[in-house]
Amino acid sequence: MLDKLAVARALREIGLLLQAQGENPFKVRAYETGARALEDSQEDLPALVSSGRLTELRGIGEALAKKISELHLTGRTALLERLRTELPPGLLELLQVPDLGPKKVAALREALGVGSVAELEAACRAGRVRGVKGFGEKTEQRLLEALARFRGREARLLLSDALELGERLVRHLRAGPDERVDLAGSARRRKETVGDLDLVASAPGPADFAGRLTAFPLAAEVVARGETKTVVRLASGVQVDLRVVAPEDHAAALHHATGSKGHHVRLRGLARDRGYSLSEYGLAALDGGAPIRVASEEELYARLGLPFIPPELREDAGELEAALSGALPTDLVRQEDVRGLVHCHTRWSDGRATLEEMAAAADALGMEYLTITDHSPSAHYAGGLTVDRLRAQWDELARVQESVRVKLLRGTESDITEDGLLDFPDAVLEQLDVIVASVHTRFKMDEAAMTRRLRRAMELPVFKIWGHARGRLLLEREPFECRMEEVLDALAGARGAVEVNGDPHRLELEPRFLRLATERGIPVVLSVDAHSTAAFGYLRFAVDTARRGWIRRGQVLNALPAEAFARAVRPA
DNA sequence: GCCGTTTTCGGCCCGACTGTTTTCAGTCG
Repeated sequence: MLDKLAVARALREIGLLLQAQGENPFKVRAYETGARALEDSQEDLPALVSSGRLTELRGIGEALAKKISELHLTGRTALLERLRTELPPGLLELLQVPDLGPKKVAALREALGVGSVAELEAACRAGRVRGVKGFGEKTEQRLLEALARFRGREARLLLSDALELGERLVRHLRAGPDERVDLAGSARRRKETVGDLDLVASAPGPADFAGRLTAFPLAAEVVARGETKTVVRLASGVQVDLRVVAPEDHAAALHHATGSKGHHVRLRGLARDRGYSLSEYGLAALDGGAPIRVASEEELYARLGLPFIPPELREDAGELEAALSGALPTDLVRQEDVRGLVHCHTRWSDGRATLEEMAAAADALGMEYLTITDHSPSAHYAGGLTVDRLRAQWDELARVQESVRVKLLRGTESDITEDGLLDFPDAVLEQLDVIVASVHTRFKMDEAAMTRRLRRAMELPVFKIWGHARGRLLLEREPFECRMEEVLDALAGARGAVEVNGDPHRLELEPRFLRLATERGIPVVLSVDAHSTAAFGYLRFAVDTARRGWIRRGQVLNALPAEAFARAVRPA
């Protein structure tokens, strides 16, 4: 028995192995598409299988439906088992090496019997690669360099770091007011981590954007330099791609460079259906005729009969279907909608600023309310408050309240204990305005135990806000295991809310799960999880993440005025 | 392997750049 996600994983593996084998790329894509269709489907896999309705999903035909049923019911399928035995296990890793695709991998395997990264490295060092048809000395050298980078694993950036670096690059490249430089790529889509930076530049007159990029202080190596495209690698290993275009092509190029790839593939298919070919230069009629220049991304979508799709939604995760049917949300939450800061720590526990400083900073930002949520007793590692210290904090809070406009709310970030309980007595919890409940310990419980732990906590009457959902730390710690749909069902049943944590290391609940939460009518809180006043700036990342999860203004509790917010989160 | 009021077969997104070619294939985004 495999569940939906496990079946999707198996399909992806088949696709990759077929690709490594040099199979028809469209067939390879079909497996990827099928895996995606399955993941995005709202329905239960057992129901889809038993009623034979798998083929109703777009991208799943007879052959895939058969394999999916087989994988679901028996956990295996002959094709995958055959591929696994026929192909050397190191082959998939070889495909991950930059500059190596299926064709080159196949050629190397054919000519030299290379079936792993280690074997490739040995062959390069021995100078045997240059003798293979289609390979030369330069390629051999490039491969050695690519392998060295591959060993150190590619450098990835947190979204916050990517935006900072991207904004710096924009400032560096733009030399005058009539020049236009935009950050595109996954940073513009606000993905939680970013592998490389994409920029688009244009100017009405002559401007040496490429020269400026190669002269960027952090640039270490020029990877490619052509007429319109320049690629450099920074000392940190991060790659920067720059496209330089004519001003009239800027909008189309920006759209192209923003991606995602999946969104573009679907959009170009749609354009084709409408009699156009879509490229980075805009639209062109399929039956010849001059290219149609678009002045903005809005115009590009409009010419295809679609409303504007914001970059955060361009993931081929149903946004095109929604756009076609008029179901695309038009009131995605924006930063200016947020009226209160939720989830803030002070020096009472592990914050670096005093309660007074936090209050003053929130005031200065024009916030209507601020919830002070220091850690609870069992969070020894973070200076969690005892009941006595919590009560003492309320006194200080009352005193500080006299000197600030922002409404201060009493709260806690309570640990969810191993048993699925909160660690203040109910009598104390009931006197609080806001309770954020989070897992901080025992991340390695198995999926069933963790699911029970969370469900039990959510069934407590005082449970209101689920903090930094699965406790991941981006690029550092994987999220813990739990059955998310079951947990969200429990949260919905308890009329609780979920946090979108804006700490750049967290950015949870993840977008795909936010959409599951929305289906269940679960409201969200956009939080900063601030341990300093500077961290109030994390709000933008919470907003970005929420938008990626299609969260609308009306679902956000801290977009409500203070009184309505307090009513909505009060422990009952 | 999927898909179809233009098709049940022949398509499937499009272009830049590089290296090894002597007109283009492979890879990438």
